[in-house]
Amino acid sequence: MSADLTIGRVAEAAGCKVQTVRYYEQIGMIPAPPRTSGNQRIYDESAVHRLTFIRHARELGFPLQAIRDLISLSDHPDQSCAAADGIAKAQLGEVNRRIQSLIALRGELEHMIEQCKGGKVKDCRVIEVLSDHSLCETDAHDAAAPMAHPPSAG
Amino acid sequence: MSADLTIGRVAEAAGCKVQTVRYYEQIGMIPAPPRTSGNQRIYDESAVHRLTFIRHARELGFPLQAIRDLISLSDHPDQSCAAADGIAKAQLGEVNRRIQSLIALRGELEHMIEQCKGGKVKDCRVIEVLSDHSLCETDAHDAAAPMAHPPSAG
DNA sequence: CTTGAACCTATAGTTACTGTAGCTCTTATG
DNA sequence: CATAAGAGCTACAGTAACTATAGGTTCAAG
Ligand SMILES: [Zn+2]
Ligand SMILES: [Zn+2]
Ligand SMILES: [Zn+2]
Ligand SMILES: [Zn+2]
Repeated sequence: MSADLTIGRVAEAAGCKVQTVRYYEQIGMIPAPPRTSGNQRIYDESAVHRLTFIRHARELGFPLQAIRDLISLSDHPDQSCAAADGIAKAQLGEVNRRIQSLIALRGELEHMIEQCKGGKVKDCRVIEVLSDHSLCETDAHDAAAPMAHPPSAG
Repeated sequence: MSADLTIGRVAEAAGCKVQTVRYYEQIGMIPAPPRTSGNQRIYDESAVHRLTFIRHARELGFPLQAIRDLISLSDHPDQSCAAADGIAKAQLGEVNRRIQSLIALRGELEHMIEQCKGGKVKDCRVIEVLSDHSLCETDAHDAAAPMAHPPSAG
């Protein structure tokens, strides 16, 4: 066990790009691994574990800073988990806000598309609604949640 | 009508930052307005209209490139609106995908928080679930929609 | 006429990566 | 053992859509 892995292997195992692994090393999200005589990185299973944790949290929408906090928490397993739970709860709040916002936006888009009869641009509801705020059904888009850049599934 | 407006006024009217207005001019989303003898930009109502259109579309999640396309469409009002409708429909699809994805993520977060009894970090479900992919209820986060950077409400 | 807010340009920083150029290393095949 | 493909290396630039800062100028109120 704990077989040697190339960067390509860990990236594949963790479901991200090779550059992303190097990037995470560069910004200190993962430790710098040992190298071969030819200067190539060698990883073991623990790197896959750490990367999986990071990617997983990113996919859940956690910003890297929150993940950093979670990692530092998990380095002290006998502490109270209140902080970890707090981070998760904050994230849940954020996700709920985004869902609310997107549902309102969907309503606007559906309404806009539904009312368009496929005529000329000058009569197109899509453009009309986008031009005129007063035609909106809701104001939900004004409360669009500021969020970190979401990840693309590698 | 068509009173002279400073950049601060149009930014306020459009609900964005002054720098954002200048940025939009720089990248060609809005035309460069005339200037005063002291080199300050002077706008009229049409600038507010254009900016409102852009901000509105951004708040709906349209990327700037799609908005550029919509603007160029609206410059030719006698064309068919099929292209505009297509952009809106694509955007609706994207919004639906994001909602699906976020609802799945919310499920994971809620489950994770619910199962945590507030003990020590080593038993914390939050960290455990993030570490172990097999504990996930769904795989929805693997299909996280790639999307443009969402705007923050100015 | 003075002050302070608002404006100007230019540039750097943000987030979380992704892509490219121009190398070197490893590994498989002949 | 030679060679060539593929993977790895560093370093840097680019992406999206802004946001912030520095250092200077202009405008409007008092
Ligand atoms: Zn239409
Ligand atoms: Zn609106
Ligand atoms: Zn816990
Ligand atoms: Zn999972």
